[in-house]
Amino acid sequence: MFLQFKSQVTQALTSALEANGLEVTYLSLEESVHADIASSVAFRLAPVCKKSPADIASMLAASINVPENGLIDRVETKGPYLNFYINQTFLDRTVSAIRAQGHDYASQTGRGKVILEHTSANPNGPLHVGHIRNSIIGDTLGRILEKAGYEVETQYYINDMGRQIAIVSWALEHFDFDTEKKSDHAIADIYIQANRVLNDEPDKKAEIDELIQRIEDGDPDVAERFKHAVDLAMEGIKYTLGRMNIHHDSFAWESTYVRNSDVSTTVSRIKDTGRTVVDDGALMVDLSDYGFEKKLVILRSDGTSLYTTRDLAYHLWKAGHCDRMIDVLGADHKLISGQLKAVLNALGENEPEIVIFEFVSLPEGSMSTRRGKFISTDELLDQINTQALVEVEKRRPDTSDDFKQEVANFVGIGAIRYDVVKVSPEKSTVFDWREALDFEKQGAPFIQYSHARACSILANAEGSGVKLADLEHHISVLVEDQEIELIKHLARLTAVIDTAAVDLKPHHLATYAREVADSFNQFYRYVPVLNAEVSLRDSRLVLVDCARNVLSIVLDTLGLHAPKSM
RNA sequence: GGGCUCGUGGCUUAGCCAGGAUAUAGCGCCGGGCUUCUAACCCGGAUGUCGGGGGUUCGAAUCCCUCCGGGCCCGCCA
Repeated sequence: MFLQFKSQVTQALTSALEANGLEVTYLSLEESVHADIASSVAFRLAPVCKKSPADIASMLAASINVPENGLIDRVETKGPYLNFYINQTFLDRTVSAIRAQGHDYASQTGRGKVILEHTSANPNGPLHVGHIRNSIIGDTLGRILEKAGYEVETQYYINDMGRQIAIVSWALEHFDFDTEKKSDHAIADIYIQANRVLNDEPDKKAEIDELIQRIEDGDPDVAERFKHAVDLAMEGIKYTLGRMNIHHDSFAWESTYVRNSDVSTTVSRIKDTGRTVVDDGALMVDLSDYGFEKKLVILRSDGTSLYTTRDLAYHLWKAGHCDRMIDVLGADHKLISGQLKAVLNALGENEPEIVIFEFVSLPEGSMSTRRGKFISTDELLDQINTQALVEVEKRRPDTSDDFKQEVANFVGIGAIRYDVVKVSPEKSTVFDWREALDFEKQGAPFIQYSHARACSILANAEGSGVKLADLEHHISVLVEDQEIELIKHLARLTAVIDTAAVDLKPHHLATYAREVADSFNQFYRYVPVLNAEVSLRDSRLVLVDCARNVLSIVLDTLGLHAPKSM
């Protein structure tokens, strides 16, 4: 509803400008504490009109026609500013729309197909706390895009043939694999050992090189061994992702593109652009006209392909299967993804949109699976669950053990997901246990609690015989500030989903979720529902149901559980 | 050395792309509120050279230049 309001304001203001023979490229509309929408366009017109901004604002305000049956209540001037305010129709339609559309409120359709790649961690160990930033941003983006009307396919690109996997495969034959442990953790153990040995005895590296050569040549025995290694790691990784409510629609295996000759086709196509040169036996692409000083190697001097080469083949495949390609990648991929886009562009293909997130490091330095320096996601999830249980015990001592465990589970996962997604991706962070396990801050539990409170009111009402579906609502009786503020917040959902989907910024939704919860809690504190006189009570119950619905949509879109009770 | 990126109260953080009215919120700190729908809540207060310096502009946290500090990257790893 907010978007409709905004477009009506745009129209009204544009006509007023025309009426005065004025033209402007940008209306300077902004949300503001002073108005529902404010415009500072008068400043920009001052030089042209040779009048003061305040005079221009008054002049425009005088010629603004507030349309009948619209959403604008009035326009006021405050010095040079033009302040637009919403009317009761806006509030009424917002509530009616939410009520009528239920969980589909703010859902759009028909915007095309998206292939969204995220996580794609190398299968050489468990996910660590750096990887989950990728997973959580990616999963949340997927949910936002779906809500915004895209058909979304999330993909995990499995690196099943690089040097790292050769080392894991080699390690499986030289060290004891601990079958008691979760498989991805056991893989990390031997991977770390192998790296240590390879570091101490460099001559063993020849064995790894041989494996890489054989996998590239399509040796079925080596392929089988690699697959076994990858499966062990992936089994554990998928389980961990599942714990966080994250699931991929499909898994793309890197080796596929070598075996089906997409890689060699890709190399030929790149050669055809005339950009390739051979240097020391290696095939390189010149991208200097795209601003990349150094050439990009796409074939080693022994003729084998590199990660980049296979990634190019993968992206060429994706380009032919969707309308939007989106990759969520760590900051270390900034350069390489730029080069990848340049090559695709040179081939005349669509380029992916890249969402880059900065690193999560430990207080003692950056994380590394190879060196065994990382905190695993499983460990974090276990710790958060334990801590969450303590919190539930403290707050709901009289409930059953099952209830406590269930609450601890969704509160813990919610806290992690929300903590990660609320921060804009370009901020590098340092992992801190105390911070991660802190339940005092206003995060996911705050939003989930608001939802539970709304559910509780509705349940009590239904318990005393009220039929929610039959209630009549009269917007004119909702006159408290908290009621109006709440409705205005609810009205913004569509706009928030839309900008988050366009800009690929999931943290906007996180901020919005907090604001809605905040707004509902204030309403809850100051506006009695069940004890109000009947017609007032009914209208408020409808509003509570709308708030519950929006909170549940928002929680769902953030991948968080929306509890009826906690 | 070069490139990219971040720097906002004690800590964490929004706003920056598309410059405007008292700079967003949380934690922590001080004080207040449970005989009313779940207090994982609500209300009030203190705390800010928006990293430093220049510039553009009627107006800069936001744009430009420069310096400082953190992170990431810089051809046959992924």
